[in-house]
Amino acid sequence: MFEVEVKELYRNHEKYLNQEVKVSGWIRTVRSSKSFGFIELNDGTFFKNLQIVFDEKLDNFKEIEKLPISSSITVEGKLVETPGAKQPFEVHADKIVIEGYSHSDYPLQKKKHSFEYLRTIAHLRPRSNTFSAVFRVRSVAAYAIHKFFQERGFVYVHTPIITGSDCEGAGQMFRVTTLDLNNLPRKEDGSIDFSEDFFGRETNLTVSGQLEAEVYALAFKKVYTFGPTFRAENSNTPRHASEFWMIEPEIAFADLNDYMDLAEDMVKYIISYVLENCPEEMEFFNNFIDNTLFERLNNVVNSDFARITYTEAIDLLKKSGENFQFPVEWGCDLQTEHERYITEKIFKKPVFVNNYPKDIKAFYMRLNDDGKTVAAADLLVPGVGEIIGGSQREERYDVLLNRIRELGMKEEDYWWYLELRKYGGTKHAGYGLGFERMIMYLTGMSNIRDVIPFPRTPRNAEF
RNA sequence: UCCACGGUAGCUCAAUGGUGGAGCAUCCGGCUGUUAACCGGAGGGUUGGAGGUUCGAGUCCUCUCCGUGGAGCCA
Repeated sequence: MFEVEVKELYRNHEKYLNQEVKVSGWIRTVRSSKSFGFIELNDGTFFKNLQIVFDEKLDNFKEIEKLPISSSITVEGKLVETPGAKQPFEVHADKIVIEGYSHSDYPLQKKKHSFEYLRTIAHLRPRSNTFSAVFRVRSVAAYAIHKFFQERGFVYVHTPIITGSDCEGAGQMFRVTTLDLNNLPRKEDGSIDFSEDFFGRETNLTVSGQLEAEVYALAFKKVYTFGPTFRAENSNTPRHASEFWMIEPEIAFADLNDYMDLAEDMVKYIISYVLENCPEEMEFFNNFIDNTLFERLNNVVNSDFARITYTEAIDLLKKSGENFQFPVEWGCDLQTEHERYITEKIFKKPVFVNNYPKDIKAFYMRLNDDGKTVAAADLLVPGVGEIIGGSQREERYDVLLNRIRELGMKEEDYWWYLELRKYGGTKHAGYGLGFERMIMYLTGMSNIRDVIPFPRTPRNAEF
């Protein structure tokens, strides 16, 4: 008797043919007649189900026949082939032990549910086909990312979740405090006295690990972070979450082109790895979620990403003759409609747009020789929009300090960041990849709430 | 935060201002190879909430809550 998992059965079924096997799992459906029936069993190890055939020879036949969906059972029986049937093989049960009963009000039915409804049962949705596929792909993609960087000698750095600096100065942050909100300590001028808070100063949840990653890049040369980040923006869109995961590589002795080369390799690597290691899940997405998925992903893997400057992008948009809601002018940030037009209509593949005007980008981006633009690049992909944002960092102490002062930022908050430029500073570059956006691109899922297990969005932190 | 649309049975959706329905699910029965099984029967409703107009409101009006899509912000 083999105690075996369903994935193993599908991968090596010859080994178990006509053998006694023992499998535990949850019932997806039961179909029964007077004296026999069929169970679709899913044991969580594989996207597909295992068909169990049971008949009245079992002393608990009547009870098995009436088990509600999602009851858990252990089955012992013989694995036999089923030529010509939908499934390649099935188990003829000699014994079925009921591990745990479900209930007739189990909310997941044997039919399509809307994703909106499934979000309200986030504790049960991983048992559905779509979410079973999404979260297995998510896991495999995370592994692919680690594998990609580790194979290239990158050091994985754990940057802090609780931070004392407000990093890029971009985005509302979530405050971290242990102060009694009903009885706040006040200074003489009436403002809150954070010296009495847990850390003796104001602290927040991180919005990016980039500044800390730069610290480690200037010690280890090639590093990456992969962890949760938090934005308290009141963003209500299918592409934003308040808590999301980000990958942020940072490389010393590298410039903007090195960053774009690395990012392009990484995206192709992740796609190839997932296609190879999740064939059943990807097949499902291509059939039921987005039937252009394979075509799109293969196109990305097999093509060179386009690279254009911001200035060229503006020209292309102006020449397009398209009537945009937001007029195109050099100096304006690209709107969603512009980004989509560039990547979906003009190039029909991923596009790096680089060298943006300095006034629409962050303080740490390296000023180009023209004095107007910075060495930044965003990767735009069809369907999702921006999935990567990155830049070469300003390594010149004076230029960086000028930028900080110009923007009215507090110089003293960045003392350690500035010191990196003082002690052996060198050119370096890095980027941030939104992990959930990558998953959306990989699966064709159109809402970020459906690619993160327990989504946090404005007014929603149930579960 | 702004704009648009929506909220009716457990789920997905119907219902001209005039008796709130269907499919699926659930429960009961039938069926010897099903696979979104099939066939027959039954139960199931404060129409998101509050107020208003009307002889009469699921339907019209006001407010509010929630959801979805688009925009802004970004990853």
